[in-house]
Amino acid sequence: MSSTPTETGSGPVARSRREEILEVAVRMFATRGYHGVSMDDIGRAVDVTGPALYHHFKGKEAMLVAALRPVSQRLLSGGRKRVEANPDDPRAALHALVEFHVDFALTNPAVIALHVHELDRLPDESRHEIRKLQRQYVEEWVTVLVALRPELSEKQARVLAHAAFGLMNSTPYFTQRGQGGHTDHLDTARLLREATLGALAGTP
Amino acid sequence: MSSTPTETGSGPVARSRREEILEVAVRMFATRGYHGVSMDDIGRAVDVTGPALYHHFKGKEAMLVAALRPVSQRLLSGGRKRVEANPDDPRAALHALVEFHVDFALTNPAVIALHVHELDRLPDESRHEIRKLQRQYVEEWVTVLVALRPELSEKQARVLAHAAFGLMNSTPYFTQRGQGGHTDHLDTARLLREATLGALAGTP
DNA sequence: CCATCTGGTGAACGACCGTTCAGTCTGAAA
DNA sequence: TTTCAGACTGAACGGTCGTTCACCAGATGG
Repeated sequence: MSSTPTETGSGPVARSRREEILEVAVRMFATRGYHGVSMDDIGRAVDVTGPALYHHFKGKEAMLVAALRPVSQRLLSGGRKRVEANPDDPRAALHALVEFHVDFALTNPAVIALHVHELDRLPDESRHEIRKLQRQYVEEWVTVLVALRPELSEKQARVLAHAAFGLMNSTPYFTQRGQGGHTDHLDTARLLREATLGALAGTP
Repeated sequence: MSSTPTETGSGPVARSRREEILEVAVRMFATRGYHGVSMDDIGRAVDVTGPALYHHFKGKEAMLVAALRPVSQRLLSGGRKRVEANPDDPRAALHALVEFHVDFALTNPAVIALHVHELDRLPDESRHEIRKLQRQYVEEWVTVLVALRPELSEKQARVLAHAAFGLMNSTPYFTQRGQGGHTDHLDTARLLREATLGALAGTP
């Protein structure tokens, strides 16, 4: 065994080359779909032949896993942090969750699109692992929602949480074409926050 | 030329066999992705070999087009009808639009998932055509939104429309596994309608 | 100076997939 | 009864793709 990378290669520090390749691959996966991009395509985009990528990743699927897992982990840990920072105040917790998620979705539309579109293309094991992280993240939202609106059942709260994700994750649909300026970003973020909070508020 | 089907084969009446195949194909495309399903797979699911499908469709892409175009057309015509039925009352128009779209998304989660996930896998021509239908549908919502909330710019209204679609189109995420009963359907529909209206209402 | 590791090349392999084609069966019209 | 069109089969073709392999250049360090 010489330079074959391990699958769980997320070491403590970012190896520049690997991260660079992954970033390009994510963008290509997001715009053309996982199956719509070949290893040669990715290689060409980073000025390298296709097989050279096997020095950095175990295979194509491993690239997708390496792109998706950190996202779910960051969402879960970020969500947990904000919920725990607001005990006994579900309203403040919800506001913090919404601000966090909207910000994330607006600054990483490509990764969000990947997460929404291509998760099912993973083999069972990796998919279940990421799905588990997602489920835990959903439960953070559900906890806050039922605390804020006791009339909701857990199932109803789960539907609302998914609906809120769908709303906030709509960023790829108007971010892909025509990049707005900095004020646009802030304005859109405010718009999405208010819409999400309005969606979760219940009828007045 | 013997039995080769024309591409625009949506005649006035549903030819039973073609529609049956299309329904199965849509379900498979939705769950495993367009590229994740082979012609042999589809054939096997309808007790036929792969090549037999070419008697009903010009090719694999034609199947996807045949599945997606009617959806966009139904959404657009349904949306137009409801907007025109409520002139000078944008609030009633919006309520009608929301009820219409939620109902559609809740009864056709597979087609919604296809529409959201696999549109980019189409060749340019068909994709542009369907995108155009989508854009016109969005404009119906934008018109109603700016009439209802004059403080919104068209761009902001468009963001909100996409956000609302993301919310209402979240149905595939909790409909796929575990189908609820009839009351569940009604309850979820009410929940989604209220959430969407809350998202679009603006801050009180 | 040599050993080693890293990251790279180009050719090749095996599998799969969309599609075509020649031929078969069936059932209804003539 | 013959004809014929539609539905279908099985074999085959051509292309693409993920992956492997043998080999190589350059930097690194004892």
